[in-house]
Amino acid sequence: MAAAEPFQRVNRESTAGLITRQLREAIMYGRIAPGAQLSEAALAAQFGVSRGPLREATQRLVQEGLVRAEPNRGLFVKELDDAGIRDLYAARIAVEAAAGRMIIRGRSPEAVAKLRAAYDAMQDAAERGELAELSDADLHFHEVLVDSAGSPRLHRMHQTLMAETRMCLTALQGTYQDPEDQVAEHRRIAEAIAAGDADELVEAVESHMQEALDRLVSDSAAAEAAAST
Amino acid sequence: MAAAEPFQRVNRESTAGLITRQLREAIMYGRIAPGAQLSEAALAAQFGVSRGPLREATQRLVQEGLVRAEPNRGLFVKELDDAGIRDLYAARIAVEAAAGRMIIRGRSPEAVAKLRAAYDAMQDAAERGELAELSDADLHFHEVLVDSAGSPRLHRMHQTLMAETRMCLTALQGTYQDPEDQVAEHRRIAEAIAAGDADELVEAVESHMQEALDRLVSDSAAAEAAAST
DNA sequence: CATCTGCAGATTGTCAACAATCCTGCAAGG
DNA sequence: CCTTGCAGGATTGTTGACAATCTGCAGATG
Repeated sequence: MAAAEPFQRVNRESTAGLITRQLREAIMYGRIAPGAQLSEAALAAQFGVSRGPLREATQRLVQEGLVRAEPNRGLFVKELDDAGIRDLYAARIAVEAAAGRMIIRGRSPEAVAKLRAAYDAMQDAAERGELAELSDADLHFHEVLVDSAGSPRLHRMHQTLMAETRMCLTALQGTYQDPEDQVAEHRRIAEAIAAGDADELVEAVESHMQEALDRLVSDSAAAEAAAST
Repeated sequence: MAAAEPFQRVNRESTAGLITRQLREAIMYGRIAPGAQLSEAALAAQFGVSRGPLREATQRLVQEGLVRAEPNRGLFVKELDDAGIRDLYAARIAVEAAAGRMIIRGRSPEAVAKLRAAYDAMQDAAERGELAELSDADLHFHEVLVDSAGSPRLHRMHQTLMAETRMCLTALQGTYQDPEDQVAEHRRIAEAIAAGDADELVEAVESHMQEALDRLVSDSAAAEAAAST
């Protein structure tokens, strides 16, 4: 009957899904402080729903690792200590390097094109001095990287990691590196993929993460150096 | 006061947690067939709890990816098609190779010892011809591999993947390879880590997964060959 | 005879109330 | 002065019932 799908499929997202998204975003951008307690009753009232769906939403966040649940105590926004940040970036290396390898194996020209477009956007933001936009473009690059691999599982893993990364950046904002370097690091990743050089790719991803890590945990660099000796 | 923690911390698992574990195990070992519908009411009655906690448990499984939820329709045990199996093993390569690299970087002798013990157990089972035990030891080796990396995030990702792997093996049991080869592949992974050879490690993990993949999707090898031409 | 409409059945989604558990502060006893 | 016991308040954990939604079939209609 219908010519060519003039209507998009009605896809009402579940209440729990909506709440999950809103809560996740609030946590990601630091609107809810790390360590803060989440009261079920209060949140349910704010969202205008019962505790049932809200509970479902918070449980999802618990499993994503953004929220910690203490039995009979309450829910608390997870705080990232140095070890947590290190682990986060180690996991990102695992997922993003694997995604890059998959793209190389797939030899997809459009994936390469999308990656180049992503760092072009970064370059653009950098040249205009828009640091917030640059940060968004940065994260977007990594999303494109993993999405282009076409692996549902890697994608799902990465979503959680990106939420935590954003959380991390929000908490410790103010530690910027030279925008040009930032763009160059991403270009190196994209071009390694374009060239099909897996070893160079892994190297590029690892050094990129190390760079970010150095900025994020620099506060306690002294303490860590003491601990490692 | 206490000398050296003579008592382990009392940790009563939540009802939802218990149900989640039981359901996950039932799915993993095929006691609930892939594609089967999970009725909330029926399950709640079986477990002797209300629908609340049960719902919480199923939601966790949905997010782990073992169960698919169709809005207002019901819950269904996820079926793994060839693409899904391929993706599963690609994700395992990502996680396990990364875990191996982390162990190499950490230079932990006890990790190497545990890995050797794990494949010794496989060898033992293989020599006695205990195929079921060998299969368990196989999965155990991979758990040890990821656990030894000491990364909470990799560990969590891997748990889901292992559940799906078990599901996969249960569904397609009967496709065994030569036990000696099976042990040798794991030995190769462990020894690559012991030798600190990251490239050899990645190579070993990839070929191991490819081996498993070839057995699991061999049924439709013809169809796939036709599709790829 | 093919097609559409309306109803029954079953299932999930949501809610408000109840029960159990846990932390806090204070007072009594050694 | 320190430990122990106890109520108060608040929070989560759980329950059973109600409302909304979807599927499949019978019956009506051209």
